Amino acid sequence: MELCLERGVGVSEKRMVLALARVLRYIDPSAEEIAFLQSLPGPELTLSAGDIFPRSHDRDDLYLLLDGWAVNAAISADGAERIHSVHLPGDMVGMANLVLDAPSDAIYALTAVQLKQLSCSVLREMFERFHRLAAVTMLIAQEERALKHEWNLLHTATATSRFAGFLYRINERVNHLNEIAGFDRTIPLTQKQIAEAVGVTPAYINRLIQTFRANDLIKYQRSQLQVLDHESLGSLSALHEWRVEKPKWLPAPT
Amino acid sequence: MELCLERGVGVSEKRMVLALARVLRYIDPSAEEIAFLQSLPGPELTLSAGDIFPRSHDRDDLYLLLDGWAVNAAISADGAERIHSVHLPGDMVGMANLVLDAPSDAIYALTAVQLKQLSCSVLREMFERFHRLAAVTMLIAQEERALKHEWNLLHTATATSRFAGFLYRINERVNHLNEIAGFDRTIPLTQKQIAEAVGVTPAYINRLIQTFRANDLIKYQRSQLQVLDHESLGSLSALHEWRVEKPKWLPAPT
DNA sequence: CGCGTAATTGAATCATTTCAAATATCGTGG
DNA sequence: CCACGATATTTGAAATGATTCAATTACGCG
Repeated sequence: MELCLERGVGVSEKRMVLALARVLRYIDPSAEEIAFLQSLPGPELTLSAGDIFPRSHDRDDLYLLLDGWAVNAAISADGAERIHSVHLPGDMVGMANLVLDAPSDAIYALTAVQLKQLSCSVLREMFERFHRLAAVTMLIAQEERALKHEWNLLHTATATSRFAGFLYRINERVNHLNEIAGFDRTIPLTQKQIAEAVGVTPAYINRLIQTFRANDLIKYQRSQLQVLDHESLGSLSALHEWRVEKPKWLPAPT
Repeated sequence: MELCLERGVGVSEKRMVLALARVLRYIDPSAEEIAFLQSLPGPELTLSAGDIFPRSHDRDDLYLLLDGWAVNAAISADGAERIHSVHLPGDMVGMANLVLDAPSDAIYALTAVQLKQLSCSVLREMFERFHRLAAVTMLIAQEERALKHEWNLLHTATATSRFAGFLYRINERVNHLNEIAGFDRTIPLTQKQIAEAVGVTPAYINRLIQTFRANDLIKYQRSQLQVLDHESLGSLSALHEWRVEKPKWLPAPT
C-alpha cells in the first residue's frame, strides 16, 4: 500500500534523495560525501506556508531545503514584491545574500517546508575538506547564473513566452523530483506570486492564465497550478531542455 | 611624469592589480595565492576590438581578462544579439558555460584586450590546493547572481531607470579600476550594443541617450560613453552603492 | 571623395499597465 | 449550516511606454 512505502526506510530514502537532488545532477557522491551532507550541523526546522525563514545572528545564514516549496523575494519600499527564484527541495537557499551587506530580500515558504538551517562555517569545512562538493557548489551557482541569463533573453520577448518559459523551467525540476522521489507535481503559487515572478501585473497574468487554460496548457485553480502540456510550453517560450553537463575536471571525491 | 609610471615596474604592478581586481575585493591574497594566480598555465592572447574569444577543444575554456573590455552575448537564430554581461579586467570569463552542454553564447572583445586562456584543470587544482581562492570563486559567482537579481528588479521599471542602472553599475566598476590602476574611464559601447545590453531597441536607446545628454548625466559620441553624473544615475535607477562583504568564514589562506 | 557603419528622426501600432470595481472562494466562528 | 471577513480572482476601458520600420543624416577612414 502507499501508506507502507511512506514509512520506515522508504520515507528516509526519499528524504535523502530530495535533499541531494541538486548535487546528484553533477556527481555520484561518495559515502563520505553523503555522510557529510547528511550530518550537517544545525537545527532542522519545519515551517508552514507563508512563514519567513528565520534570520539568525550575523545574517550569514543558509538553508538547505529538505522538502516543500519556498521563494526568494525582494520587498521594495512601497511594499511591492518581486520574486527572484522559486526553490525546491535540494536547493541551498540564501547563498546570494552571502556576498552583500544589504539583505533586502526575504525567503518564505509557499507550502509546509522542512529545512536545515546552516551557518557559513559548514562552507568553510566543505571548501577545506570536501573539494568536490565545493566545486559542485560553485557549479550550481553558475547554473543559477546561466538560468538568469536565459531569463534575461525572455525578458525582451512577450509576456506570453516569459510565462511559458517560467512554467517550463519549474515544471522541468518538478518532473525530475517527481521521478526520483515521487514529489507532488502541483505548483503552489497564487496569481499574484506568479505575476511577481514573471514580471507582469496580476491583472495581466490572469488574462494569460485564461489563454493557457483555454489551450489546455495548464490547469489552474485556487493557487494550484498543474502543467498539462510541457512540450508546448517549451516551444511557446522557445526554450529547450535544460541539461547540465557532468564535468570531467572535478576534483577527486574525498 | 605619467609616462615614467607606465613603464618598467609600474606597468607590471598595474597589470597585476587589474588582473586580481575582482579577487582583491574579497581577500588580501597570500604570497602563495598570488604566485598561483600569476603563473596560471595557458597561453596569453591579445585580441583586437570585435574579435571573438577562441573556443578551443572541448568547449571547457575559461579566460581571465587581463586588460580591456569584453562582452558575453547570446546570438539567437535570427541574428539578433543580446548582451548578458560586460566584462572588465579581473573578470573570469566563460564560467557560466561550464555547466551547460549547449554553448549558445559568444564572448567578444570591445576594445583591444589581453587575456589568459585557461582550461578547467586549473579549477581542479584551485579547489584541491587553494581553498580560499576556490571559495572566492564561488562568492564571485554569487555576486554575479545577485547582480542579475537586481537587474530583474529593474526590468519591471521603465527603460530610463534600467539604462541608468546599467550605467551606474558599470561606472562603479570602472571607477574602482581607475582608482586602483588608472584604468581609462570611458565606456566603449555602440548604441546598438547598449540597446542589446539594456534590453530595448536601438531607436529607443537613442532617445534615452539624448535625454541623458540633455541632463548632463553622460557624454556620448562615436561609441564612447562617459558618465558625468554618477550620483544622479544612482537615484534615477533607485540603486545604491554595490558593496561586497568580506566574509569571515573563508578558509585559511594556503 | 565616396563608402560603410553608426546615429537620428517620424508616425503608426501594440503589448502591457493602471485603476477601479465586481465576483468568487475559503476558513472560521456562531 | 450559514453568514462573515479575508484573500484570491476576474473584468473593463483608458492611458502609455516602447516597438516597428523605413528613411535620413552624420561621421570616420581608406
